[in-house]
Amino acid sequence: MTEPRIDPLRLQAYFALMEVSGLLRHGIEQQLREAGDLSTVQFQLLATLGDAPQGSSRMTDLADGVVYSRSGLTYQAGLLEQRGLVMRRPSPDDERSTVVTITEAGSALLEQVFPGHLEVLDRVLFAPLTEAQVASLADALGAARDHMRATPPRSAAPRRRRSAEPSAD
Amino acid sequence: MTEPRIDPLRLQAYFALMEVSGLLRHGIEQQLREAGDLSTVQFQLLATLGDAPQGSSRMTDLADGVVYSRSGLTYQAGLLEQRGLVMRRPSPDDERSTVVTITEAGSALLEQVFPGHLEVLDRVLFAPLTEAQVASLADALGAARDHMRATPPRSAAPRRRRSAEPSAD
DNA sequence: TATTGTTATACTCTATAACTATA
DNA sequence: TATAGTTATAGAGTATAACAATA
Repeated sequence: MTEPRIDPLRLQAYFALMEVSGLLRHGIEQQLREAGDLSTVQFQLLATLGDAPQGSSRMTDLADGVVYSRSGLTYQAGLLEQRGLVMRRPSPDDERSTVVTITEAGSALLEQVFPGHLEVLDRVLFAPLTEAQVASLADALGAARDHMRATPPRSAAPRRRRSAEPSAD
Repeated sequence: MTEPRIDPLRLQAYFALMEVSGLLRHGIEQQLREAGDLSTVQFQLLATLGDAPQGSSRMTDLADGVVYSRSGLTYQAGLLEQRGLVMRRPSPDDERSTVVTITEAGSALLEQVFPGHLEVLDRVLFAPLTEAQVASLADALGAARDHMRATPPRSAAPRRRRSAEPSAD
Protein backbone atom coordinates (compact mmCIF):
# COMPACT_ATOMS: atom_id res chain seq x y z
CA MET A 1 0.00 0.00 0.00
CA THR A 2 3.06 2.20 -0.05
CA GLU A 3 3.37 4.48 -2.99
CA PRO A 4 6.78 6.04 -2.66
CA ARG A 5 7.76 6.45 -6.28
CA ILE A 6 5.19 8.99 -7.29
CA ASP A 7 7.39 11.59 -8.82
CA PRO A 8 5.60 14.90 -8.28
CA LEU A 9 7.26 16.41 -11.30
CA ARG A 10 5.92 13.72 -13.55
CA LEU A 11 2.47 13.94 -12.09
CA GLN A 12 2.57 17.64 -12.63
CA ALA A 13 3.69 17.26 -16.21
CA TYR A 14 1.07 14.63 -16.83
CA PHE A 15 -1.88 16.53 -15.43
CA ALA A 16 -0.79 19.67 -17.21
CA LEU A 17 -0.48 17.73 -20.43
CA MET A 18 -3.97 16.34 -20.14
CA GLU A 19 -5.53 19.65 -19.24
CA VAL A 20 -3.67 21.61 -21.86
CA SER A 21 -4.36 19.15 -24.62
CA GLY A 22 -8.00 18.94 -23.64
CA LEU A 23 -8.56 22.67 -23.53
CA LEU A 24 -6.52 23.17 -26.65
CA ARG A 25 -8.48 20.55 -28.52
CA HIS A 26 -11.64 22.22 -27.42
CA GLY A 27 -10.58 25.65 -28.55
CA ILE A 28 -9.29 24.33 -31.81
CA GLU A 29 -12.45 22.39 -32.44
CA GLN A 30 -14.44 25.59 -32.41
CA GLN A 31 -12.17 27.42 -34.79
CA LEU A 32 -12.05 24.51 -37.22
CA ARG A 33 -15.77 24.10 -37.08
CA GLU A 34 -16.41 27.72 -37.81
CA ALA A 35 -13.69 28.23 -40.38
CA GLY A 36 -14.13 25.03 -42.34
CA ASP A 37 -16.70 22.80 -40.70
CA LEU A 38 -14.00 20.33 -39.79
CA SER A 39 -13.51 18.26 -36.70
CA THR A 40 -10.08 18.01 -35.16
CA VAL A 41 -9.63 14.52 -36.48
CA GLN A 42 -10.63 15.55 -39.96
CA PHE A 43 -8.24 18.43 -39.87
CA GLN A 44 -5.45 16.16 -38.74
CA LEU A 45 -6.19 13.78 -41.56
CA LEU A 46 -6.12 16.57 -44.12
CA ALA A 47 -3.01 18.08 -42.62
CA THR A 48 -1.27 14.72 -42.61
CA LEU A 49 -2.16 14.17 -46.24
CA GLY A 50 -1.15 17.70 -47.14
CA ASP A 51 2.22 16.96 -45.66
CA ALA A 52 2.62 13.56 -47.31
CA PRO A 53 4.78 13.02 -50.43
CA GLN A 54 2.11 13.18 -53.14
CA GLY A 55 -0.65 14.22 -50.83
CA SER A 56 -1.32 10.52 -50.60
CA SER A 57 -1.22 7.79 -48.05
CA ARG A 58 -2.47 4.28 -47.59
CA MET A 59 -5.44 3.92 -45.31
CA THR A 60 -3.51 1.82 -42.86
CA ASP A 61 -0.65 4.28 -42.61
CA LEU A 62 -3.07 7.10 -42.07
CA ALA A 63 -4.85 5.22 -39.35
CA ASP A 64 -1.58 4.65 -37.57
CA GLY A 65 -0.88 8.26 -36.83
CA VAL A 66 -4.20 9.90 -36.45
CA VAL A 67 -7.07 7.57 -35.86
CA TYR A 68 -7.38 4.57 -33.68
CA SER A 69 -9.40 1.92 -35.45
CA ARG A 70 -9.68 1.20 -39.11
CA SER A 71 -13.39 1.48 -39.18
CA GLY A 72 -13.05 4.88 -37.62
CA LEU A 73 -10.79 5.96 -40.42
CA THR A 74 -13.12 4.54 -43.03
CA TYR A 75 -15.87 6.57 -41.48
CA GLN A 76 -13.90 9.80 -41.45
CA ALA A 77 -12.44 9.22 -44.90
CA GLY A 78 -15.98 8.68 -46.13
CA LEU A 79 -17.06 12.00 -44.73
CA LEU A 80 -14.11 13.79 -46.27
CA GLU A 81 -14.66 12.08 -49.60
CA GLN A 82 -18.31 13.05 -49.67
CA ARG A 83 -17.24 16.64 -49.39
CA GLY A 84 -14.69 16.21 -52.15
CA LEU A 85 -11.77 16.91 -49.86
CA VAL A 86 -10.03 13.60 -50.45
CA MET A 87 -10.10 10.86 -53.06
CA ARG A 88 -9.82 7.16 -52.54
CA ARG A 89 -8.72 4.64 -55.09
CA PRO A 90 -7.13 1.23 -55.09
CA SER A 91 -3.38 1.14 -55.02
CA PRO A 92 -1.73 0.19 -58.31
CA ASP A 93 0.86 -1.84 -56.46
CA ASP A 94 -1.39 -3.79 -54.19
CA GLU A 95 -4.99 -4.15 -55.19
CA ARG A 96 -5.97 -4.66 -51.57
CA SER A 97 -4.74 -1.28 -50.49
CA THR A 98 -6.56 1.98 -50.82
CA VAL A 99 -4.66 5.16 -51.46
CA VAL A 100 -6.15 8.32 -50.06
CA THR A 101 -5.23 11.57 -51.76
CA ILE A 102 -6.07 15.09 -50.80
CA THR A 103 -7.85 16.99 -53.56
CA GLU A 104 -7.39 20.57 -54.61
CA ALA A 105 -10.50 21.43 -52.70
CA GLY A 106 -8.99 19.73 -49.68
CA SER A 107 -5.78 21.69 -50.00
CA ALA A 108 -7.73 24.87 -50.49
CA LEU A 109 -9.75 24.24 -47.40
CA LEU A 110 -6.59 23.52 -45.49
CA GLU A 111 -5.14 26.84 -46.56
CA GLN A 112 -8.36 28.58 -45.73
CA VAL A 113 -8.41 27.18 -42.24
CA PHE A 114 -4.75 27.33 -41.43
CA PRO A 115 -4.18 31.01 -40.64
CA GLY A 116 -6.94 31.14 -38.10
CA HIS A 117 -5.75 27.87 -36.76
CA LEU A 118 -2.30 29.23 -36.12
CA GLU A 119 -3.79 32.32 -34.61
CA VAL A 120 -5.72 30.28 -32.08
CA LEU A 121 -2.66 28.23 -31.41
CA ASP A 122 -0.57 31.26 -30.67
CA ARG A 123 -3.17 32.90 -28.55
CA VAL A 124 -4.22 29.87 -26.55
CA LEU A 125 -1.10 27.79 -26.28
CA PHE A 126 2.06 29.65 -27.16
CA ALA A 127 1.38 33.17 -26.00
CA PRO A 128 2.66 32.70 -22.45
CA LEU A 129 5.70 30.65 -23.45
CA THR A 130 9.22 31.79 -24.07
CA GLU A 131 11.08 30.66 -27.14
CA ALA A 132 13.10 28.36 -24.93
CA GLN A 133 9.96 26.81 -23.53
CA VAL A 134 8.59 26.26 -27.00
CA ALA A 135 11.82 24.62 -27.99
CA SER A 136 11.78 22.42 -24.91
CA LEU A 137 8.23 21.45 -25.63
CA ALA A 138 8.99 20.48 -29.20
CA ASP A 139 12.04 18.57 -28.06
CA ALA A 140 10.45 16.59 -25.26
CA LEU A 141 7.17 15.93 -27.00
CA GLY A 142 8.98 14.93 -30.14
CA ALA A 143 10.97 12.39 -28.20
CA ALA A 144 7.85 11.07 -26.55
CA ARG A 145 6.06 10.81 -29.86
CA ASP A 146 8.89 8.90 -31.49
CA HIS A 147 8.92 6.54 -28.58
CA MET A 148 5.19 5.99 -28.71
CA ARG A 149 5.26 5.38 -32.41
CA ALA A 150 7.92 2.76 -31.99
CA THR A 151 6.20 1.05 -29.11
CA PRO A 152 3.98 -1.86 -29.98
CA PRO A 153 0.69 -1.35 -28.17
CA ARG A 154 1.09 -4.80 -26.67
CA SER A 155 -2.59 -5.26 -25.96
CA ALA A 156 -5.10 -5.23 -28.74
CA ALA A 157 -2.77 -4.41 -31.56
CA PRO A 158 -4.47 -1.91 -33.83
CA ARG A 159 -3.44 -3.24 -37.18
CA ARG A 160 -2.41 -6.78 -36.56
CA ARG A 161 -4.71 -9.51 -35.44
CA ARG A 162 -3.20 -11.78 -32.94
CA SER A 163 -2.54 -15.10 -34.60
CA ALA A 164 -2.89 -16.88 -31.31
CA GLU A 165 -6.55 -17.46 -31.90
CA PRO A 166 -6.85 -20.41 -34.21
CA SER A 167 -10.07 -20.56 -36.12
CA ALA A 168 -10.76 -23.69 -34.15
CA ASP A 169 -12.88 -25.13 -36.86
CA MET B 1 -1.95 34.59 -49.38
CA THR B 2 1.51 34.74 -47.91
CA GLU B 3 2.07 32.70 -44.81
CA PRO B 4 5.50 33.72 -43.61
CA ARG B 5 5.04 33.45 -39.89
CA ILE B 6 4.55 29.75 -39.62
CA ASP B 7 7.12 28.98 -37.01
CA PRO B 8 8.25 25.41 -37.71
CA LEU B 9 9.18 24.91 -34.10
CA ARG B 10 5.69 25.73 -32.93
CA LEU B 11 4.11 23.57 -35.56
CA GLN B 12 6.35 20.77 -34.48
CA ALA B 13 5.48 21.24 -30.85
CA TYR B 14 1.82 21.46 -31.67
CA PHE B 15 1.63 18.34 -33.77
CA ALA B 16 3.69 16.42 -31.27
CA LEU B 17 1.42 17.59 -28.50
CA MET B 18 -1.68 16.43 -30.29
CA GLU B 19 -0.25 13.08 -31.24
CA VAL B 20 1.25 12.41 -27.84
CA SER B 21 -1.84 13.39 -25.95
CA GLY B 22 -4.02 11.35 -28.27
CA LEU B 23 -1.94 8.21 -28.02
CA LEU B 24 -1.46 8.68 -24.31
CA ARG B 25 -5.15 9.11 -23.75
CA HIS B 26 -5.74 5.98 -25.72
CA GLY B 27 -3.25 3.93 -23.76
CA ILE B 28 -4.50 5.27 -20.48
CA GLU B 29 -8.06 4.59 -21.40
CA GLN B 30 -7.32 0.91 -21.68
CA GLN B 31 -5.56 0.68 -18.36
CA LEU B 32 -8.26 2.59 -16.54
CA ARG B 33 -10.95 0.51 -18.13
CA GLU B 34 -9.31 -2.74 -17.14
CA ALA B 35 -8.16 -1.70 -13.70
CA GLY B 36 -11.25 0.13 -12.56
CA ASP B 37 -13.79 0.37 -15.37
CA LEU B 38 -13.24 4.09 -15.57
CA SER B 39 -13.06 6.39 -18.53
CA THR B 40 -10.35 9.01 -18.69
CA VAL B 41 -12.81 11.75 -17.85
CA GLN B 42 -14.15 9.83 -14.89
CA PHE B 43 -10.65 9.24 -13.62
CA GLN B 44 -9.84 12.91 -13.97
CA LEU B 45 -12.92 13.81 -12.03
CA LEU B 46 -12.06 11.43 -9.23
CA ALA B 47 -8.45 12.52 -9.22
CA THR B 48 -9.45 16.16 -9.09
CA LEU B 49 -11.77 15.50 -6.19
CA GLY B 50 -9.18 13.38 -4.44
CA ASP B 51 -6.85 16.32 -4.66
CA ALA B 52 -9.40 18.90 -3.52
CA PRO B 53 -9.53 20.29 0.05
CA GLN B 54 -12.21 18.08 1.55
CA GLY B 55 -12.50 15.82 -1.43
CA SER B 56 -15.23 18.18 -2.46
CA SER B 57 -15.96 20.64 -5.18
CA ARG B 58 -18.86 22.50 -6.63
CA MET B 59 -20.20 21.17 -9.88
CA THR B 60 -19.35 24.34 -11.72
CA ASP B 61 -15.77 24.40 -10.50
CA LEU B 62 -15.37 20.78 -11.43
CA ALA B 63 -16.71 21.40 -14.88
CA ASP B 64 -14.25 24.20 -15.39
CA GLY B 65 -11.16 22.08 -15.22
CA VAL B 66 -12.14 18.72 -16.53
CA VAL B 67 -15.31 18.69 -18.50
CA TYR B 68 -16.62 21.05 -21.07
CA SER B 69 -20.33 21.48 -20.64
CA ARG B 70 -22.38 21.34 -17.50
CA SER B 71 -24.70 18.73 -18.80
CA GLY B 72 -21.69 16.59 -19.59
CA LEU B 73 -20.56 16.87 -16.01
CA THR B 74 -24.01 16.06 -14.71
CA TYR B 75 -23.96 12.97 -16.86
CA GLN B 76 -20.56 11.83 -15.63
CA ALA B 77 -21.28 12.72 -12.03
CA GLY B 78 -24.44 10.67 -12.30
CA LEU B 79 -22.48 7.66 -13.47
CA LEU B 80 -19.98 8.03 -10.67
CA GLU B 81 -22.70 8.50 -8.11
CA GLN B 82 -24.54 5.40 -9.25
CA ARG B 83 -21.40 3.44 -8.54
CA GLY B 84 -21.03 5.04 -5.15
CA LEU B 85 -17.77 6.72 -6.02
CA VAL B 86 -18.98 10.24 -5.36
CA MET B 87 -21.77 11.88 -3.42
CA ARG B 88 -23.79 14.92 -4.37
CA ARG B 89 -25.66 17.17 -2.03
CA PRO B 90 -26.78 20.77 -1.96
CA SER B 91 -24.32 23.27 -0.64
CA PRO B 92 -25.09 24.63 2.82
CA ASP B 93 -23.95 28.06 1.74
CA ASP B 94 -25.83 28.36 -1.47
CA GLU B 95 -28.84 26.17 -1.96
CA ARG B 96 -28.45 26.41 -5.70
CA SER B 97 -25.05 24.81 -5.70
CA THR B 98 -24.29 21.14 -5.56
CA VAL B 99 -21.22 19.91 -3.77
CA VAL B 100 -19.64 16.77 -5.11
CA THR B 101 -17.59 14.70 -2.71
CA ILE B 102 -15.50 11.65 -3.34
CA THR B 103 -16.53 8.70 -1.19
CA GLU B 104 -14.32 6.17 0.50
CA ALA B 105 -15.11 3.77 -2.28
CA GLY B 106 -14.04 6.43 -4.72
CA SER B 107 -10.75 6.99 -2.94
CA ALA B 108 -10.21 3.27 -2.73
CA LEU B 109 -10.78 2.86 -6.43
CA LEU B 110 -8.42 5.72 -7.09
CA GLU B 111 -5.73 4.03 -5.09
CA GLN B 112 -6.43 0.76 -6.76
CA VAL B 113 -6.05 2.24 -10.19
CA PHE B 114 -3.21 4.60 -9.54
CA PRO B 115 -0.16 2.32 -9.49
CA GLY B 116 -0.96 0.78 -12.83
CA HIS B 117 -1.75 4.21 -14.11
CA LEU B 118 1.65 5.50 -13.19
CA GLU B 119 3.22 2.44 -14.68
CA VAL B 120 1.59 3.08 -18.01
CA LEU B 121 2.56 6.69 -17.77
CA ASP B 122 6.18 5.88 -17.20
CA ARG B 123 6.31 3.27 -19.91
CA VAL B 124 4.43 5.18 -22.56
CA LEU B 125 5.28 8.78 -21.92
CA PHE B 126 8.23 9.29 -19.66
CA ALA B 127 10.49 6.38 -20.45
CA PRO B 128 12.38 8.08 -23.26
CA LEU B 129 12.71 11.42 -21.50
CA THR B 130 15.55 12.74 -19.42
CA GLU B 131 14.88 14.34 -16.09
CA ALA B 132 15.60 17.69 -17.67
CA GLN B 133 13.04 17.03 -20.36
CA VAL B 134 10.45 16.05 -17.80
CA ALA B 135 11.15 19.22 -15.90
CA SER B 136 10.88 21.30 -19.05
CA LEU B 137 7.63 19.64 -19.89
CA ALA B 138 6.16 20.34 -16.50
CA ASP B 139 7.36 23.89 -16.65
CA ALA B 140 6.11 24.77 -20.11
CA LEU B 141 2.84 22.88 -19.87
CA GLY B 142 2.20 24.35 -16.45
CA ALA B 143 2.63 27.83 -17.83
CA ALA B 144 0.33 27.05 -20.73
CA ARG B 145 -2.28 25.62 -18.43
CA ASP B 146 -2.26 28.63 -16.14
CA HIS B 147 -2.66 30.85 -19.13
CA MET B 148 -5.53 28.83 -20.52
CA ARG B 149 -7.29 28.80 -17.20
CA ALA B 150 -7.05 32.54 -16.96
CA THR B 151 -8.18 33.13 -20.50
CA PRO B 152 -11.87 33.73 -21.03
CA PRO B 153 -12.96 31.51 -23.89
CA ARG B 154 -14.26 34.58 -25.63
CA SER B 155 -16.64 32.70 -27.86
CA ALA B 156 -19.40 30.65 -26.38
CA ALA B 157 -18.53 31.06 -22.74
CA PRO B 158 -18.94 27.73 -21.01
CA ARG B 159 -20.59 28.90 -17.84
CA ARG B 160 -22.03 32.24 -18.63
CA ARG B 161 -24.85 32.85 -21.01
CA ARG B 162 -24.40 35.85 -23.18
CA SER B 163 -26.88 38.44 -22.08
CA ALA B 164 -27.00 39.88 -25.57
CA GLU B 165 -29.93 37.69 -26.51
CA PRO B 166 -33.06 39.25 -25.13
CA SER B 167 -35.89 36.86 -24.61
CA ALA B 168 -37.69 38.76 -27.34
CA ASP B 169 -41.04 37.59 -26.20
C1' DT C 1 -33.27 38.95 -13.21
C1' DA C 2 -28.99 36.08 -12.86
C1' DT C 3 -26.98 31.80 -11.51
C1' DT C 4 -26.74 26.66 -10.47
C1' DG C 5 -27.78 22.41 -11.85
C1' DT C 6 -30.74 18.86 -14.25
C1' DT C 7 -33.28 16.82 -18.01
C1' DA C 8 -34.61 15.63 -22.75
C1' DT C 9 -33.00 15.15 -27.10
C1' DA C 10 -30.26 14.68 -31.08
C1' DC C 11 -26.02 13.91 -32.94
C1' DT C 12 -21.16 12.60 -33.58
C1' DC C 13 -17.86 9.48 -33.00
C1' DT C 14 -15.65 5.07 -31.87
C1' DA C 15 -15.08 0.06 -31.50
C1' DT C 16 -16.28 -4.83 -32.49
C1' DA C 17 -17.25 -8.34 -35.44
C1' DA C 18 -18.49 -10.15 -39.73
C1' DC C 19 -17.59 -9.78 -44.46
C1' DT C 20 -15.23 -9.25 -49.24
C1' DA C 21 -11.28 -9.23 -51.99
C1' DT C 22 -6.48 -9.60 -52.97
C1' DA C 23 -1.50 -11.40 -51.89
C1' DT D 1 -3.87 -18.28 -44.63
C1' DA D 2 -2.85 -13.37 -43.83
C1' DT D 3 -3.66 -8.69 -44.97
C1' DA D 4 -6.42 -4.30 -46.48
C1' DG D 5 -10.47 -2.20 -46.21
C1' DT D 6 -15.58 -1.83 -45.66
C1' DT D 7 -20.00 -2.40 -43.47
C1' DA D 8 -23.44 -3.06 -39.87
C1' DT D 9 -24.38 -2.31 -35.39
C1' DA D 10 -24.28 -0.91 -30.85
C1' DG D 11 -22.69 1.99 -27.28
C1' DA D 12 -20.57 5.99 -25.01
C1' DG D 13 -20.14 10.74 -24.76
C1' DT D 14 -21.16 15.57 -25.77
C1' DA D 15 -23.74 19.80 -26.64
C1' DT D 16 -28.00 22.52 -26.97
C1' DA D 17 -32.01 24.14 -25.25
C1' DA D 18 -35.65 24.15 -22.10
C1' DC D 19 -36.58 23.77 -17.38
C1' DA D 20 -36.88 24.28 -12.05
C1' DA D 21 -35.08 26.32 -8.00
C1' DT D 22 -32.48 29.57 -5.38
C1' DA D 23 -29.88 34.22 -4.82
